[in-house]
Amino acid sequence: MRYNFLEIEKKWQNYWSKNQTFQAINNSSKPKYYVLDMFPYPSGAGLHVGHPLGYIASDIYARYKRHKGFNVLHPQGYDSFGLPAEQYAIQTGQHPAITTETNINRYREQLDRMGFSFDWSREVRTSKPEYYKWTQWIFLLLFDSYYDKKEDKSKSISDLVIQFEKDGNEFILAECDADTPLFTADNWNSFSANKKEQILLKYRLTYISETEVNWCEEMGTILANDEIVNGMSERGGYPVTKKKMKQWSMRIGAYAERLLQGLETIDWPDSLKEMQRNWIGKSTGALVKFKVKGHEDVIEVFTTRPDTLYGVTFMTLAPELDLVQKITSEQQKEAVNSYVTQTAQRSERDRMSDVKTISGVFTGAYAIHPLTDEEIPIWIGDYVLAGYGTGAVMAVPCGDQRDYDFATHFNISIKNIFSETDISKEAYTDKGAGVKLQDSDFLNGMEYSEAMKVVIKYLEETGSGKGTINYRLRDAIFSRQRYWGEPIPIYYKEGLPVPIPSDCLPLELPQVDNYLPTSDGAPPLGNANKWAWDIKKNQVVDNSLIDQVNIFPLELNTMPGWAGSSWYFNRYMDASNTAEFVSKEAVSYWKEVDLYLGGSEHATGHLLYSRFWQKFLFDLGFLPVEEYAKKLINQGMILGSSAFIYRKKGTQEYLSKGLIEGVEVEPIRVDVSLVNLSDELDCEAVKKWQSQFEKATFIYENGVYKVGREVEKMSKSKYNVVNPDQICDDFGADTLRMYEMFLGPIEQAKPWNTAGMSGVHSFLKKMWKLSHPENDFSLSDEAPSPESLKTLHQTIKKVTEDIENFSFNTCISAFMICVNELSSQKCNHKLIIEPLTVLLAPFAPHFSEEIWSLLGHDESIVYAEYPMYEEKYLIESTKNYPVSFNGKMRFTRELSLDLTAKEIEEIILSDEQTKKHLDGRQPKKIIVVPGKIINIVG
RNA sequence: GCCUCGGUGGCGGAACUGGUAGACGCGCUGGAUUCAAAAUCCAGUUCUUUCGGGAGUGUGGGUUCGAUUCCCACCCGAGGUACCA
Repeated sequence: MRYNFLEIEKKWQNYWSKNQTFQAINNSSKPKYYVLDMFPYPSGAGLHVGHPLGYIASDIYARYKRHKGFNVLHPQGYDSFGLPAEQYAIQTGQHPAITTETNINRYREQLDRMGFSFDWSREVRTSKPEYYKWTQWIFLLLFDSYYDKKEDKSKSISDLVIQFEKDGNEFILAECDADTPLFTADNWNSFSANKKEQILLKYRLTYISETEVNWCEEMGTILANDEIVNGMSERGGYPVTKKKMKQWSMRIGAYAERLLQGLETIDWPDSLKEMQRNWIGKSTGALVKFKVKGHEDVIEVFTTRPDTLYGVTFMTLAPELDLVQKITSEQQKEAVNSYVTQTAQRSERDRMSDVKTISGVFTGAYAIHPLTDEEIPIWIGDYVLAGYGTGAVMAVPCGDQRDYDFATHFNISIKNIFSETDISKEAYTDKGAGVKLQDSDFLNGMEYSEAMKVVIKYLEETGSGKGTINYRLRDAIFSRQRYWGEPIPIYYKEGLPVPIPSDCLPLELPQVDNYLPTSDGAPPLGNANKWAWDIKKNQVVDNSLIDQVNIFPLELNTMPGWAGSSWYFNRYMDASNTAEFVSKEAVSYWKEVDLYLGGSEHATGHLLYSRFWQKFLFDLGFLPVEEYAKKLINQGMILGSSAFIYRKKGTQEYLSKGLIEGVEVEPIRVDVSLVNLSDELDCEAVKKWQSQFEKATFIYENGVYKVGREVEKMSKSKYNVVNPDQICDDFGADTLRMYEMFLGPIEQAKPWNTAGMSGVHSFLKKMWKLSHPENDFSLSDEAPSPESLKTLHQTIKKVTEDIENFSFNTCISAFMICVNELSSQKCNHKLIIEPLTVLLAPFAPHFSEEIWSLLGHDESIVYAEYPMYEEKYLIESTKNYPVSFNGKMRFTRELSLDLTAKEIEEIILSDEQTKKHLDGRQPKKIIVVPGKIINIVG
């Protein structure tokens, strides 16, 4: 019998699905282990070979952990709300729910073919009402909470109201909008309900406000900061401009410090942690108040260098600030206004592309230096951003390069406060030790760190400033002007948002007959006829009934893509619970994800937002841990290898790759499926593939047409997509799984090359042959030879270590070496093959199941115990062991064969020469590597 | 510019604490088997050589008995970020 992978794989996939083999239980005497993949967005294009890379790795680990005796949770689901389904709906009128369903079915089919051990009974889909009910429920919790900075946690907004009633807000330390007014208890109690609600909105963790947003005209929606790349939309690449709009936001800034601190406690890649740190962007400094000459107003600036306060020679404000209008003098009015309009019109991209151009206008106003009382000219300039700090900077040209350039450009005076430095060409930005301050009154002679402390203390004492920490992280905009997302469970009464009662959830997406925004610019939900809330009946009713008494209009925006993905990992623990988002029992059993696998592109989006929600739900006591993923691994992308044919300029002649030198050709991509494993093109197929090639003439070399190759991102438009179904047909899922792992380290990006498949495929065939010596399954019951045992145990050791280190590529090398050795030893002993089958099961599960059942086992191999290695079989027969002590000693001696590491250690320590060298010192560690060198570490 | 990671044969990539660089696979070369092909198996494959050897892990230095590995400077590539005060 030959290795019939198609039959075997089908058989075991059916077996697993029929027996629900991988269903996890929510309690067990075994230790728990939770392996999670980032769930996919089911796109219409289906999967290509790059997608399952992470799923294969996590599946190997999950299966390995099951063998090791863990109760493993390994779920999968779909992030099924999103833009492409909606755009498809706009084009075709087909409801996104239908396309989504179709795509999911296709995904499921493809995933099933690869033999994943997912527990599908826990599947989640973010677009299902049973799921988004809880996304809405979390939204309402956020709406009903504020962040208490004293206790450093989120609490119910009703606690805040109690404090307002008692003491007003003057002494309350809570995260709120910058423009929140101060009031006393008496004030509060005299406020109207409407006014009270307006104030509370400034404290709620999700709130509505007029904000400057990233507006994308072409897409008709606003975008979050992490959805913008180079000033263009991440999806589609459309230009993005700034616009003021009323929007829902999440007060993620309240959690900035905890999000930063939490990174220390989790085992995530350093690069990813660093990205999050940069995104949060903590900087320590001071807020300094400057009075404006002849005005009541005070300008507050944030600076990280208060020590350079005496070097301030001017001040710059962001042009968008309201204050600019107030303080501008009559003479400068015109110039300022034209500058302000000009900057408002520039798109984000324009502004970024000419960073080097210095522009700005003098306002005619002067600020008073808080320490010297000198008059300082106030300028506006677009290098100052309204959204960071206070939107105003104190300019110290001698210590900051931008200030220096600005001052030089506009001929503003520069004062050097650093002794013994040369600032004739550029600013002195170093804050290292050695340079002392001068011309700085009481700071004279001090260095950076001392001056910082002294000046902050002085500012605080005189009331002209205070030490502060500032974060770059801005509140996350939460509304999207889209149809295919979670409805926000809010209705509007007297212009203010009111939550619908949480026991009325889910608030289901209404039917609309047009998925585009309405003619007056309202989001697509504005097209719904039945989208009003009846507070008496507590249900959705017809818009025509809106009376502003009992029936009110519902929110038209929907939630962004990251809403549903910010908590799904908790839902898997208890996916079918209809009473809670996850039960206390389930979450206290599974607690958190032990291993999370996904791409690093989510570093500043999903992976930050989800940590935020986790911390919030933890604060309210719904979850037992503050960080939801203990360990995270980023899998690298699999790149495509595009195929090129070369058209001779101006002709229909296409030259084979070897013939293009010296000829003027244009390379054109062809579909990689039209090229065989030796890079030879199927010319007839190309002619049929696209009409532009119908009349093509192909010029061969050595009788074939060879294509050129180039490594690029795998994508449909580059015709370099390789379909996993095709690979499963040709080589089998087990070969695909092993080959994807063999390609290289998981974290690394690496190019796909189908030709390499034959290597791992023939490994499986060889292994099959071992157990089928004369084409029939037959194993010897005799005791295996010492060589075979050594081979087996070497493999067990290497494979085990490599799995633990997620080094799956070297694991597969070990398997290959093992089978090559066993083949040359003609070993078909049951005592070797049986443990090897278990060892291989995580990688090639169908293959192993088949051998396992041929071995006469009734139960699935999933329950087989992972083999242990025996050290005594591992010592190589080697003559020479050079021994060194801390790199200072070296000699060679003979050792007899087949000793354990322990025995070798004893021999070395009893050796006269070793004793002499050690000279009474105790070695800390003796490292024995078979066939290699022995190190004695002192 | 800044931050992070990386640079090893024709290619993907090995080399654990410094200890025989190039494991394993692809490709290539030769051979066996076959009427032939597929499949399979065996041998070879860093470069160079006067067949003794010599050179070699981006470049140049350093530490060390010994460096792909550690230190310094530089070059190149990938990803992130960008007037962040």
